[in-house]
Amino acid sequence: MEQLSATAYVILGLVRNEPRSGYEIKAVVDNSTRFFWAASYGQIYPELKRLAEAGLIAGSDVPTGGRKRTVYEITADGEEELRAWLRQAPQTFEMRDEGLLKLFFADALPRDEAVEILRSMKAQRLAINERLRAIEQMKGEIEDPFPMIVLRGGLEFSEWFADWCERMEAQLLDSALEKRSE
Amino acid sequence: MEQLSATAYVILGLVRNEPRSGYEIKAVVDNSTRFFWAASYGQIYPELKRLAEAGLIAGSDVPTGGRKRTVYEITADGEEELRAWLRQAPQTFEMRDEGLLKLFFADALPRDEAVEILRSMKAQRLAINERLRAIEQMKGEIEDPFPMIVLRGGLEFSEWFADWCERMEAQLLDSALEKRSE
DNA sequence: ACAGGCATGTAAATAGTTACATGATTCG
DNA sequence: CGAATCATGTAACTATTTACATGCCTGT
Repeated sequence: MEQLSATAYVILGLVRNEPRSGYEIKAVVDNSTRFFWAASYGQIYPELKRLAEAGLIAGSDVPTGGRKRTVYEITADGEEELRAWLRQAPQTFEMRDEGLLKLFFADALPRDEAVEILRSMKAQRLAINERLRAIEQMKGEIEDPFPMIVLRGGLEFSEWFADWCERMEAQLLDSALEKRSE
Repeated sequence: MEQLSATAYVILGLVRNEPRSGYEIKAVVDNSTRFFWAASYGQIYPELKRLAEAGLIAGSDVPTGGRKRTVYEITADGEEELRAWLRQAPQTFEMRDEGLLKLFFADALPRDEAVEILRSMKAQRLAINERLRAIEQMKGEIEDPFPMIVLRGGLEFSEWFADWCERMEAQLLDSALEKRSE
C-alpha cells in the first residue's frame, strides 16, 4: 500500500477512540486537531472510502432515528498502522502566519500603522485563547490525558503569543519616542 | 485586477528592499519568511511573471559576470499595492505540526513511547532555534527593525516550545510514577 | 411551515511541493 | 577537470479549500 496522508492518520486516530461518521469527524477536528492539523469534507469523505477499501477502518450503517448514517470503526490493521506512524519521529511542522509576514514588511508603513498589525495579531490570539478556553470547559473527565495536554499547550501558546505582541508594541512605541527626543 | 496571492506579497515585500532575482528571492525566503511563510520555485517564477505583467514589479537584465540574470524591482504601483495589503488586518494563521498531532493520539502507544514524541519535538525546536541563532549572527546593523523583531520572536517561540516539551515530558513521567505507587 | 442541524458527497479551483531539465560560471 | 553554485523554468503531483447539491429529520 502507498503512503497514507496525514489526514488519513487524523481519521484513524479519531475513530480509534470511538466509531464516528464523516460528519462527526469533521466536527471533532474543528474543535480539536484543527489548531495544528485541519481537514475539510473534501478530504475526509474520500479518505474514509480509501481507508475502508484498504481495510484499515470498517463502516457500518447506524442511522440516528430515521436518518441514514455510516459510522466507521478502526480495524486491527488500522490500529497497527496508526501505531507504526506514531512511532516515527514527526517531520512536518509548518506555520503560515499572515500577521508575522506583514510585521516582517512593516517598514513600508508609517510607525503608527505598523503598530496596528501587532494589535490585530494580539486580538487574534486572544480570540483563539477564548475559543480554546470554551473547549476546555466543555471537556469532562476522561482517561486519555493527551488531548488535554495538547489543549493546554494551545492555551499557553496563545497566551505567550498575545503577550509577545503586547511587548513588541510597547517596544515599538518606546523606540519611536526615543527617536523624537534625539 | 484579481486578488494577489500571499506569495505575491512576499515577493513585493522582498524586492521593495532591493532589486532581486528569482533565485535570490528563494534564498532570502529560505532564511527569513519561510519560518512563517514558505515559497518554492514553482510559485516564485510564475508569480514574478504575473507581477511584471501587472506592472507591480519591473524586471531588467543584470548579468553577474557573464551569467544571465533578471532582477526585479518594485514599481510605484507595486508599492501602493503592498501598503494597501499591509493595512488590512491579517487573516490566515495556520499551523501544521505533526508532533502535536501525534501527541494528541499518543494514548495509542505505551507511555514510554509516547514520551519519545515529546523528545523528538523538543529536538526539532532546538534545531530550529540554532538555525535562527545562526541567522541572527549573520545579520549586520540595518535600519529596518522589523525583520529582527520577527526573528527574535521566532527565537523566543522556539525556546518556549522546547521548554514546554520538557515540562510535559516531566509531567508524563511523574504521572506514570504516581500510578505505580497507587 | 420553516429554520437549522445532520449527513454525504463532489467539482472546481487554488495552493504548494518535488523533481527534473538545462546550462553557465566559479572555485579548488 | 569536477563539484558546487548560480540561474530560470516547467510538469506532474499532492494537498486543501470552497462552494455547491441533495435530502432527511427535529424542534418551534
